[in-house]
Amino acid sequence: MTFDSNTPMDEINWRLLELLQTDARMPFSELGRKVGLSAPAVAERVHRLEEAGVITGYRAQVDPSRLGYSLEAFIRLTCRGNSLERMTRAVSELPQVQEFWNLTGEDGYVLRVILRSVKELDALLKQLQIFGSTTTSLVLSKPVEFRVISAGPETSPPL
Amino acid sequence: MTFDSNTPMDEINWRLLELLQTDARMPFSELGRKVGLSAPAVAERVHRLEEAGVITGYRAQVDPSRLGYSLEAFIRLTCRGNSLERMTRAVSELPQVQEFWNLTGEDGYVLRVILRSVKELDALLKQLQIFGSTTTSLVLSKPVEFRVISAGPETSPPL
DNA sequence: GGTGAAACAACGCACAT
DNA sequence: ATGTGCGTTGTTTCACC
Repeated sequence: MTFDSNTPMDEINWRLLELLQTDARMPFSELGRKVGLSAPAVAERVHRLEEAGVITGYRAQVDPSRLGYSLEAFIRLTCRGNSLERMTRAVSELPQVQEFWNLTGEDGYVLRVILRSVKELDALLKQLQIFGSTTTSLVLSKPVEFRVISAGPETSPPL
Repeated sequence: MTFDSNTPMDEINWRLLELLQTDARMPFSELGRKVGLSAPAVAERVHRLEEAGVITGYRAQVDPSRLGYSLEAFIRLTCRGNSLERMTRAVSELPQVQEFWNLTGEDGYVLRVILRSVKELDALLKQLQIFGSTTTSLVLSKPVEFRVISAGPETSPPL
C-alpha cells in the first residue's frame, strides 16, 4: 500500500494536495469551498495527510537571487577514501548546500548550492576537495522550477 | 542592489523569511509575537517581500513515495541536434518532470523526475531519446532535502 | 461529515511617531 | 514611511449531532 489505510487518496484529497502545493496559506474555509466540504472536514483531512507523512511541511519559496545569492550550482563529488559517513555529515553542515543527494552510478554525490560570489564558490570547492574531486556546473536557467505532484495518468502522454 | 529599495533586508525581515520557510502557514499574529511586532506590521512586511519577488510562493511539501511514486531519478540529457527550444518545451510538459535545469558544461540539461515504476522510467527514457542520449541516476538517499535560506555568514565556516 | 458557538486571526482605517 | 490600536469581518477549533 502506498498510503496509510486511514488516509485513502480519494479525489478530494488529491485536490486538497494540489491546492496546498499551489498556495500553502490558503485557509481551510476556502479549501472547503473549492472541494465542496465544510472547513472542519477539510482541517480533519489535511491533518490526517500530515500525520500520514504525505504532507511533510509548508514552505515559503524564496528567490535566492533577490537575497544576494547570485550563483546557483550543482557540484558532483566523486569521493575517494572510505570516510563516506564523515563526508556526508560534513557536507550536510555546509550552509551553502540547499540539497544533497546520494545517487547511483558514477555521479555518486551531488550538491545543489547557492553562493554570493565566485569567491565563495572557490572557497567551497577548496573545502570539498578534501573529500574527493568535484565537477561544478552553474545553473543557467530553470525551464521547470517546480511542478505540483498530482494523481497523474498511470501512463505518460505522448510527446 | 540585491533587493528593492522598498524592502531593506533588516534583521526582522530575515527572521520572517526563516519562519515562513519553516512553516508557511504560521499566522501573522504568531509571526508578530516571534519578531516583536504587531500583526498588521508583519502583514505589511510580508506583502512587501512578496511584491518585491523575494517570496515567490507558499508550497505544501509532499512526499512522493507516499503517493505511489516509488522512484526518483536524475536524467542528464546530452542533446544532439539544434532543436533546443522544441526540446525544452516538450520536456517541460512531461508530467514526471519535477525540475529541469539548463547547466553549463557537458551535462547541459538535467531533469529530476518522479516515477511510479521502472516501466514508467523505461517509457520516459524512450520518449527522451528522441532528443539525445540520456544518463540516468536513481536517488538513493537525500542527506539534505531542504535548507532554510538565511542571511548567513559572508564567509563560510571551516569544516 | 455537518452544525453552532466561542476564541482567534485577518483586514482596513484612523492616528501616532 | 512604518508601526500601533481598534472595530469588523472571516476563520479556526471544539463540542455535539
